[in-house]
Amino acid sequence: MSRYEPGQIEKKWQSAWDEAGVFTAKIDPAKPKYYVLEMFPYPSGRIHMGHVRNYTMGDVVARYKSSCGFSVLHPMGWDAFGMPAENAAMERGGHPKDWTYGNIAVMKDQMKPLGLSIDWSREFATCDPEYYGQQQSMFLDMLEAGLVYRKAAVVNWDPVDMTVLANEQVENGRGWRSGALVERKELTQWFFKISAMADDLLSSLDGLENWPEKVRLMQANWIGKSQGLQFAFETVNAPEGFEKLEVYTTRPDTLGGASFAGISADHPLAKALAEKNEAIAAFAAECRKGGTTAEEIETAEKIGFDTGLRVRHPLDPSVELPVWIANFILMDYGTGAIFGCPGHDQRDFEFATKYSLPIIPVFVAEGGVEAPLSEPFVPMKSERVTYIRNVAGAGVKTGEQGILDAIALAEEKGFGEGVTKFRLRDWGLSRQRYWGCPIPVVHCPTCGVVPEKKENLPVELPYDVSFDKPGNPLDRHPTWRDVPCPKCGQAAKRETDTMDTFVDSSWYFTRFTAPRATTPTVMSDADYWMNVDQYIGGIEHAILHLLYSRYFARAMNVTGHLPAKSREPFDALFTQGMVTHEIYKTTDDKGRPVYHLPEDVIRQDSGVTLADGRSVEVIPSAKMSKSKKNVVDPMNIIASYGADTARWFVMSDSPPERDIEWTASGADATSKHLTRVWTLSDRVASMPSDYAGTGDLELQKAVARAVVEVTKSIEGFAFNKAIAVLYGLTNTLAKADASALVARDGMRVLAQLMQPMTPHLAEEIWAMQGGEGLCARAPWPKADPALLVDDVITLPIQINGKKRAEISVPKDLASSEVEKLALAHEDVVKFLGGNAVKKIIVVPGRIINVVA
RNA sequence: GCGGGUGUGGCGGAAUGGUAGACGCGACAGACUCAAACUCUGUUUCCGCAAGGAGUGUCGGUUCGAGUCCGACCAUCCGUACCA
Repeated sequence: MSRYEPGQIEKKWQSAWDEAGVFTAKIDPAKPKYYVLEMFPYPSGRIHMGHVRNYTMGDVVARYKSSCGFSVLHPMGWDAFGMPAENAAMERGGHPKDWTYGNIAVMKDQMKPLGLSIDWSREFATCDPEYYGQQQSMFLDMLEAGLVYRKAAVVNWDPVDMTVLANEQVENGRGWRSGALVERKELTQWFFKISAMADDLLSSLDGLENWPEKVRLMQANWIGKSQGLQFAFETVNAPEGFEKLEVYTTRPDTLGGASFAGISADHPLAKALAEKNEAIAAFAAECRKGGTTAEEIETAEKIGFDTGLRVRHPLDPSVELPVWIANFILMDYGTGAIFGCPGHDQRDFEFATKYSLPIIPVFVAEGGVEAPLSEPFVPMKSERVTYIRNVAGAGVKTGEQGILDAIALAEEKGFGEGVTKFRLRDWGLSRQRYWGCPIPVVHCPTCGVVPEKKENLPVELPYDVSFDKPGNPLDRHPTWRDVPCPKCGQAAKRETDTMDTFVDSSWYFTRFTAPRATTPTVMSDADYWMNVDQYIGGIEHAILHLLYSRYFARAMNVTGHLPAKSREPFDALFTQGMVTHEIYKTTDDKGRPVYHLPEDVIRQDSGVTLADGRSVEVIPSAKMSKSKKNVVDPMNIIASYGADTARWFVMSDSPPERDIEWTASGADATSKHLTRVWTLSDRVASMPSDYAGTGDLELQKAVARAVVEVTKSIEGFAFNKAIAVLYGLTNTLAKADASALVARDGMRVLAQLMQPMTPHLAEEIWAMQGGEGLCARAPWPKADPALLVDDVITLPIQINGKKRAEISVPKDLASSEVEKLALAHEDVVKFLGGNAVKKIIVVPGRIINVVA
């Protein structure tokens, strides 16, 4: 008597797939192609359940599409540059390169047993010189195309990681990795001109119909388009060179209610004043210091400083407004200067109240009358209001119209113009770090910034570096740093900054189409494989990675590395949920929290304890994280149950976009089910071939229905529903009294339908039931339409909307006949209790509703 | 604040405006067993002995019919934030 032994069969079939080269992606002009990609992992050293879920989803899609006759590209690589490698080197010694490649080897070993249908021949790591050399080549192309530039900028400086961070990498004023409070520092940096494409990146979101609405919305908010008026105040007593003060507003219709002008502490005018006035300098310093945590910003008081300067109101030069420096005005949005209209802006209202500035209403609720305001009146722009002090005509109109009128007036009078502004700013890519892609330029005292020659690429990272001092080891590596100028040949210095790792991940998906090419991409390969038909990854990348990738695809099109159709590189996006687990906590004798692994706690009715009986606090589920120890190691699951169980479990029960709670009992139950399937297959295989059962047609119909439903569910990313159908089909097969041939056919279909989820078990069953070749290569089953229709259907009968009975009728029976049968039904007669029937609704094939 | 999502049994969750709770977990009962585990069979929304009644966060509306559509509210989660 044999048994289901995943440990043996999984190895066996993985070798069989490898030998047959089933997953090697090949350009086949005769087939439609399908490119499925899961966001590639950072090689942290161990895979976790989230990886298993992510890659299994992609694998289900890849295997399904392959069965459907597509030429599938399903590659894998490593997002291998980044700070953890350097941090590890600093903390524990060793070299980032060794650490990274070591981790890659370990993680690959952990992924292999999952039986993923990945074309490993295309694998690369972003820290491979062959990869980042091509990235440098593209950087030079982008430089030439004017898509990259240098400028001095105030940057977010992470004092712990000793590097610059992008705005997006600052969370609540703290570095997203180090958690350190971010400082402001002025440095000359490289920037990608992403803001030049802001409008395109925004409007193209509309075309991404197979992206989650949520992601498109988050990107739209991030790009932050606004339309408004930019105009100049004439200053009265300002220093030389500041005769005008440019301000930007999205509410020019409230200009009539202006009671002050405000500038940022970083505004050039504020800086000029600070040079001569110590009080202003001190105030500006105070503003810059301001708190950076979420709480501090929320509760931060609005503070201001009256500069004593005044500006003339553009509509009435006799009116002069005071100029204040205020802590809530940002230098890098708009012009760094505003006018304040306290009547219709919460922030300006608070400020005006604090400093006793006039509060002048511009409009009132439609039909209302002017009255003193105790709070600002801020209706929706689409709402109609009565203008009482409008710059462009009084009367009732929407805010939107008022704004348009005000812009028109400003343009007519020549003091301002309508402009569109974006919140999105250029992408600073310089990092003062070693473990990243070197920026391939040389600084020459004579020629300035000189691009490295392409034939000298890659500019490879030197291996002989040390991390015993803070800062960038490239800065203190003379033989690497000191080079002749590529242009004039005299002594020069390499750029020692490396690129933000988001650059690496912004084009890796194009590189998979020709991973060994000596150019960044090969047009013919890119043209065949691009775009990514289905991209799968975490919602945490909704803004940064996806926006940068969209930008890069455009830039690669401009520089001739991608076809125009790939300007939007991801046709469909799916964001999967996390795998979560409860957290088990105790405290040590000093009151500090101590966390425990799930396998170290014992669950009893009385509560949760450790082995020694100490009771454990249970904290509700959260994303699995090493520091909280609420992790389940996939390797343990695979070792004890096999990969198919792990794969089936992470796909079952919950919709894939939702978080799932890992439960040991769930994994156990999954394993039992797969054993049942195996045992069933064993039983069917050993049936005498001439056995004739009585339930053949019934079983064939059930199989046909399952084919339709599983297909539909996989197409719709409803893997949990596909699995529910497969449970049902297994139960039906187990109970059916069918002929040996029909039962074996049914088992083979079950194997094929399970193949995307549990590929090893599927091959085993396929082989047991005499399937030809590999299950992975068998074409996806099709349902015979004749088996999908029933001659007799069961219809529920409702009386006043409540179900009271059901009847079986021939499929094509006329509605009038159905009505008669329904009204004659004994339960219907009973419930009607002699009441007259007012109306009867027959929805063919669905339901009958009797209204009494 | 603003934007978005989600609320269905003990639990995860199903349900083109048409039989609410598919499927799974757990629980309970039975069979097998000397016994236990495994396995198999059955029951399992709630109240009720039953007939029957109630029921998808709350309140209202549209409809022959609402978990599903509309309005208001409550709860909860996520994103985002001094953006002029």
